[in-house]
Formats: sequence, C-alpha cells, structure tokens
Amino acid sequence: MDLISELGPLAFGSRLKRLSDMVMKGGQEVYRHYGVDFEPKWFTLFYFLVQREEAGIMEIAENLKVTHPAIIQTAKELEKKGLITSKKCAEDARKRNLQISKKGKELLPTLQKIWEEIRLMNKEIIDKQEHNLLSAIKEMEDTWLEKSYLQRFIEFHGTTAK
Amino acid sequence: MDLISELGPLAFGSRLKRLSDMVMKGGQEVYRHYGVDFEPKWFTLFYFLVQREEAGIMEIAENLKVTHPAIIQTAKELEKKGLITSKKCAEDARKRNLQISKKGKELLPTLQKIWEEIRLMNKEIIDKQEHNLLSAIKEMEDTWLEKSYLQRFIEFHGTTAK
DNA sequence: CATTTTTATGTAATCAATTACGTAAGTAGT
DNA sequence: ACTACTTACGTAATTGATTACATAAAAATG
Repeated sequence: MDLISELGPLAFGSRLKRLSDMVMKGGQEVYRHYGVDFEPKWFTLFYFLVQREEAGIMEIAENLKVTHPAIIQTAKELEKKGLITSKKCAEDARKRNLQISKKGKELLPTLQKIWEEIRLMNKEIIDKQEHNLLSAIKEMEDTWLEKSYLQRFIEFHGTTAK
Repeated sequence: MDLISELGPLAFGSRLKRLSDMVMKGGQEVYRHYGVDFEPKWFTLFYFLVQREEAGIMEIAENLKVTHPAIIQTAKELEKKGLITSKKCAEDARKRNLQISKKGKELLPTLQKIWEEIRLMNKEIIDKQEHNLLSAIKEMEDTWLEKSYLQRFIEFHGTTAK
C-alpha cells in the first residue's frame, strides 16, 4: 500500500489520469500492430458518428460528456485525416454537422474487427477484476453529480463549526 | 447507459479525467470554504514531506508515482507560497532536498483538521458505493503493470491472424 | 585514475483536456 | 418588428500532466 492508496480519495486524481494514459497507449499499440492509422482518442467521436450518421458539435459533446472545444479539436484531426467531413446545417445556420467520410466508411470494417478484439480482451480483463472499475466510476460520477461536494461537505459536518 | 459506458474500457480515459477534475474542484471549494490558501494538487507532495521531513525530487516522484518534472513544478508553487523550502544535499551534490517550511508547519494543524474532515466524508461516500473505486483502480493498475497491453493482446488473440 | 554508465535534476515542448470569452443565429416576449 | 435571452460554434489561454532532451555528479569498471 503506497502513500496515495492510503490517502484514498484525497488524492486519486493523478492515479486516474495515469491509468487512462496507459489504456490509451495500449490502444495505440494495437492499432499500430495492425498497421492502421487510427488513434484511441478519436474513437468515441468516430464511433458516435458511425451510430448517428450525422450530428452537430454540441450534441456530440453532450453525449460524449466532454466540452465542445474538445470535439472541435478532435474533429479537426479527423477531418485532416479525411475520416470525417462536415457541412453547415441547412435548417439551423448555427450548426455544423459532422459525418463519416467515404474514406472513413472504407476503413470502418477494419476498425470494427480491431474494436471487437479489443472489446473481447477488455471484457476478459474487467470480468477478472474483483472490483468492476466501470461500475465504480459510474457510481462515483452519479454521486458527485447528484450534489456538489461542498454542499455535501457542509451537510455532513453540520453547521460550519468554524 | 450512455455511449461511453456501453463501450466500456475502450473509452474511459476522458471519464476518469473528468471525475478527477470534479474531485479536485470539490477539494478546492472546501479549502476556500475555510479560507485557507491551499490547493488540492499540492496535497500529495506536501503530505509526503510532512511524513518524511526531508526528501529528494526523484524519491518523491517515485513514491507519489508521478514523473519528476511534475514534482519540480508543484514544488515551485509551494516554494513560492513559502510552504516548503529546499536546499542542496550535503552528501550528494546532485540532490536537492525539499522540506516543509516554518510557515508550512504553522499551517499544518489547520490543514490537518480539514483533511480529517475530508477523509471522513470521503470514507462515507466510498463505503456507500457498491463498487469500490479505489480498489478497482488499484486492481486495474496492477493488471496493466504486470504485462504490456500489446503483449497481452497478442497472447489473447493467438498468433497475429493478420 | 581514466572512462563509462547511471542517477538526480532541470528545461522545453507537447498533449488532451479544460475555462473564458466572443460572435452569429435562432427564439420568446412585448 | 424590437429587444432580450439562449444556443451553437469558434478561438485563445490555461492546466496539469507527460515525453524528450541536456547537464552535472556519483558510482562502477578496467
């Protein structure tokens, strides 16, 4: 048990980040292993567009639970790679809709094969864990969203015993 | 169940990051609530120095499981705030040892009171969860560190059925 | 003791997200 | 139709970490 583990929730920020980086790097290696020019960080956006055919920036951001500048940045990379395209929305001139490009659709079967393999392996890893990380994250997120930390804190410790 | 949750491990990177940001922000609010000039991101380093009295950059980095530039950066902030000091190590001229300053020691009792309250509340939150996030993280880290993802991937899927 | 290797630190550039801010287009109330 | 508000998007700056690289000191090797 290292220091951070002992401290528990006081300090898991960097731990979470580090773990996420490791996961990303693992994914990156797999794409490279198959000689496919694709990045793990593109996955959620690309996959979302595969399902949804066409969607605006804000809608995507909300669904993927990131901010809209994050989507814009990732979309820029994917457009540069020619994997997605974008066009002004006809009905609402404020909106710019993203969609998978022809090239993106051509790459899709290859990606899907890789994703399925990754999915299978990750499932195996997750199922072996005694504690399910995904469920734990979901639960913690819900707890946090439900009520602000400070609010909870004040209630928990009664009136501020300054 | 949103998209990312369905995708499971393929995409929890940004989720983890976001959660960690929420936790940090919560901590920040608590310090502010008590009118204390202290940041959650300083905690691990500061706390480590409280326990260890004096330590070099690398030693701290290894214990806190972050890279040494991260320690240097945080140490710079803490030195600027006057909460820690540093001095060249007499025995080993390569090393620069960090330690809590007088001002840091004066602030300590206040911080400890706050930490204890945070710890209690976090324990309550964690204990209420069905899935223990900390244990899950630990377990996942161990799995990842044990063997590289690509290595595991290749073994899992047999010889590359390119 | 000279040479090579390793260790400790520091700096710069990068990364992937964020927040803050600005603009343009739609929507509602009057 | 005018004004105020809200929504969608874009850009810039910031954050908190990383990797890559450089230097100096210590340790190991011959």
